[in-house]
Amino acid sequence: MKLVSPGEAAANTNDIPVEAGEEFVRIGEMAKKYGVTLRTLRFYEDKGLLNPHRDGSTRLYTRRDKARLKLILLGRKVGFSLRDVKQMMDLYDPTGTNTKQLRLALDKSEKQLARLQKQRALIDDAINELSTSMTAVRQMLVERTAAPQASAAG
Amino acid sequence: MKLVSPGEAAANTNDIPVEAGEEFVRIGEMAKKYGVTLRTLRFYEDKGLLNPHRDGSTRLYTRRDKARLKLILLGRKVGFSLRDVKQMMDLYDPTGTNTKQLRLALDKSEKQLARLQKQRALIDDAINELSTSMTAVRQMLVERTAAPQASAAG
DNA sequence: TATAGAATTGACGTAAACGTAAAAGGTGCG
DNA sequence: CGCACCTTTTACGTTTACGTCAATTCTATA
Repeated sequence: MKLVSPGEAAANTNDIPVEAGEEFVRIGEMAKKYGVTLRTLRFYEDKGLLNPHRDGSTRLYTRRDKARLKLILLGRKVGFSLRDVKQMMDLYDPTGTNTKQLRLALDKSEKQLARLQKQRALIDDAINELSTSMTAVRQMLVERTAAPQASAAG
Repeated sequence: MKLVSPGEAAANTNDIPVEAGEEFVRIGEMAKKYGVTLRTLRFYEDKGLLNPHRDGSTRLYTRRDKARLKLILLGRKVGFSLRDVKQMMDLYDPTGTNTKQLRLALDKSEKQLARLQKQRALIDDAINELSTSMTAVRQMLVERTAAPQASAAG
């Protein structure tokens, strides 16, 4: 198999033909490239989100896997569970229009958007409450820290 | 022990004196009053956040416990962990100025505020990314759904 | 060939805040 | 008396996305 040697990218001292620029990457490089751990890549595979080729027991990731990983990371970023991401990706059919997939994605996205907006509202609430109580605490602190010698007014 | 009978609040058919309006409430009422479950109250106690009196094995909550619970719920609302809440509450000393407690609370609050602001930024990012990709998906859908008979412009 | 650096599978651990039985004791009421 | 209802303790289960060994194997390189 043709591998991209770590660090450089064109050693190609191996035997298998290059075949239309199909580049295989091992798990270490893949992880570095996308800022995830090896564990994460294996975990995603275990969950059926990735399906790299194998050279013996060694995982080899292609362009396709990279695209899928990008989608996973995007999904994760916008707050989808891996389960959701998988559901959506499982509907992908390279031979069709993927209307069903797109509709599902849109549906899930709308719900997720609503969740995110709720979350933001909650966080805004929290920020306000926290700010308020911080003000109160600061006030108590100045009252208790202020030189108490001239405090008795009666 | 004087109990507030469920539903009503002044039966007082028991023996122990009323003693300055100290009202004891059992776990069920306490839970209803603050919108938490029995499990939650026991859990908080197990974690050292609450310390209700006992009548035999029955928990009896006083005004003090209610105040503590309110603090816990406020802490939870602004995103503190129960561990943090406990740390802060443990510093409470009814005989002192509680300067240390207030300082700790302020310190933790500042950090929590920063976390909340970061979270909000992340959520805003997520909302933006999600909105963007939803637009793209909608676009793909119209392209694929639009009657394809007159699509060839060149 | 020795050693270091990848890679593999397997499997338990983690965090947080409870949920959810299960089995049993106490209480008031008709 | 029996039933409903409240309460108790004990203890395992849940959720999500990995972290962290452990033991082993493979490969490349000096």
